[in-house]
Amino acid sequence: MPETQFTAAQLAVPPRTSSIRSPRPVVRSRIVGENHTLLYEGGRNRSLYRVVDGCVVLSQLLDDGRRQITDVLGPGRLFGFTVDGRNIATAETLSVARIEPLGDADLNADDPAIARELKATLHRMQAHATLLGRKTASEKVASALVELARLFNRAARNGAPARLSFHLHLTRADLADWLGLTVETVSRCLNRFKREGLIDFSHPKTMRVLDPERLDATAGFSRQRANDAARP
Amino acid sequence: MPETQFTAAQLAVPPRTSSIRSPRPVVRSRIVGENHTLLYEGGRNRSLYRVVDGCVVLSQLLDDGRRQITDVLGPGRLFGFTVDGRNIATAETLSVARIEPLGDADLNADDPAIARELKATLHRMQAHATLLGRKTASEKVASALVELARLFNRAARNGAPARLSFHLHLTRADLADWLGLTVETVSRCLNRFKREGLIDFSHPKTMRVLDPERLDATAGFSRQRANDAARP
DNA sequence: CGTCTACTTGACACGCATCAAAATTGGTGG
DNA sequence: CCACCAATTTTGATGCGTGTCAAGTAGACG
Repeated sequence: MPETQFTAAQLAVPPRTSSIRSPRPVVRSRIVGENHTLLYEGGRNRSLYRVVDGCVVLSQLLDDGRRQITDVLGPGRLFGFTVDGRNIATAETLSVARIEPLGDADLNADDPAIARELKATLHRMQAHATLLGRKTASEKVASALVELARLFNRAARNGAPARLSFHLHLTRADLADWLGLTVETVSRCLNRFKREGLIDFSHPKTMRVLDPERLDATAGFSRQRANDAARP
Repeated sequence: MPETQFTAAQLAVPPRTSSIRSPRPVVRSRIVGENHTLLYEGGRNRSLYRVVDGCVVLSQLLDDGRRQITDVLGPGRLFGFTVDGRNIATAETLSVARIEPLGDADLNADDPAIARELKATLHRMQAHATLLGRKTASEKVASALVELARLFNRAARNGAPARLSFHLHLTRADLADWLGLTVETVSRCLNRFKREGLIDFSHPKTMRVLDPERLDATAGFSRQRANDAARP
C-alpha cells in the first residue's frame, strides 16, 4: 500500500491547550497530503481531528498484511479518539483532504458533543458489523454505494434535487478492505450493477446512481433501518 | 431512577423462544430472566445499564432473519446508549444475568466515565470488524475463545493463576451470529481445536483452554495487539 | 509513446454454507 | 429415577460464492 509518510514535523501534534469548547484563536484547518497520506498510526497520536473536506479512513492491519478499513469519514466527522492514551486505529486521507485539529483527545472526554459523536460512530460501526458478518458481496457493495452517495453527494448545495453523482474517494482496493472482499469481487459487482442499470460510471471514480430504490433494495436496508435509529 | 418499561407486547417479539419474566418494580441491581431474555429492541429503550453478572449481547436483524451479534458484554460493561433518543441495537441476556439500571441515557452524555466506556466499546468494535472482514473461520473461533476466556474466566478470585476454564454463555448459534459464520462451522472448529488439544470440553458450554499460546497464535493476535492499544 | 498503476475480465479452486440426519443434552412429568 | 420430546450439537455429503491466479485494458503522467 503506497502511502506517503508524514515527516516528524508534519506529525507534530497541535497545542495541548486547545479545547473544543473554547474558541480557537487561529484557524488551524489545513490541507493534508495528496492521495493516501498517513495521518497517524495506531498508538502514535493524541489529537482529535475533524474532517473539513475530503475523505479519511481508519484501518487496522493483521500480521500478514490483511487490512480492514473500519470506518470511512466524510466532512464533519471527528476522529482520533484514544483509549488509555493510545489511538484506536490508523488514519489516512484519500485524495486531497482538509482536516482541522481539535486538541488533545483526552481533555475533551466530558464534552457532550464528543459523546454524541462517539455514539454516532458506534452506531455506524454496528451497522457495518452486520454488513461484514451477514451480507453477501452484492449487498455489501450496494450498501457501500448508498453510504458513500450520502456522504459525498455533490449538488447538495444548490436547490436542485441532486442528481446522485458523487466522487468515489476509495479505490477498488479500499472498498474491498472496507467491505471484507477482494478487489476482483468489488469490481465484478460494480460492473454488474452498471450492466443492470443501477449505477453508471465512465471514470472508475465518478459514480452516479441511476436507480436509488433498486440500489437500496439490493443493499438490504429496509429492516435494518427500522432496527436502527434514523440514519444521520 | 427510570423504571424499566417492559410490556408483554415488547417482550413477545424475541428472535427465539424464551421464557420471559414479568417486570418487577425495579430497585437497583436485579436478576433478569432465564436464558435469552429480551431487554429491549432497537429504538425502544432509554436507559443505560451496567452488567453486574452474567452475559448480555447486542444484536441487529436483517429482513430475512439473518442476525449479527455486534457485541458481547460481561460484568462491568455498560450498554443502552442512544443516538437521537433511540437505541442503537437490541439487547438480550444469555443465561441468568444481573443488570443495574443507571438512569436516562441522554442525561449522562457529559460523564467522562461514559466517554471512556464509549471509546473502549468503539475499540472493541473495530477489532471485531477486522475479525469479521478479514479473518478465517478458525481465526474467528479462536479469537472468540480468547475473548470469552478473558471475560468469563472463573477463579479470577482466588490467587491461583486460574485454570483457563470458563462458562461459554453463548450457544453455537450465538457464536455463529457473533462471528459471521454458521452453527456447523463453529461446531467443526471447536471440535477440531479439541482434537488438536488446544481446548477441551465435555459439556458443550464448559470450555477449558489447554494451550493458551497456540490458541492465541491461531487467533492471529500478535500484530493486531501491537496495532491496538493494550487490550483492556 | 512508453511505463506504471488501477481496473477489468476470465478460468479455476477452495473454504465455508447448505442440506440432511444422527447423537447428545435439557426439560418435564410420571 | 426413568421415559419422552424438543432443542442443541455434532457429523457427513455436496454445492456455491467468493477468493486466487493470470492475463488483458484503460488512464495518468512523464
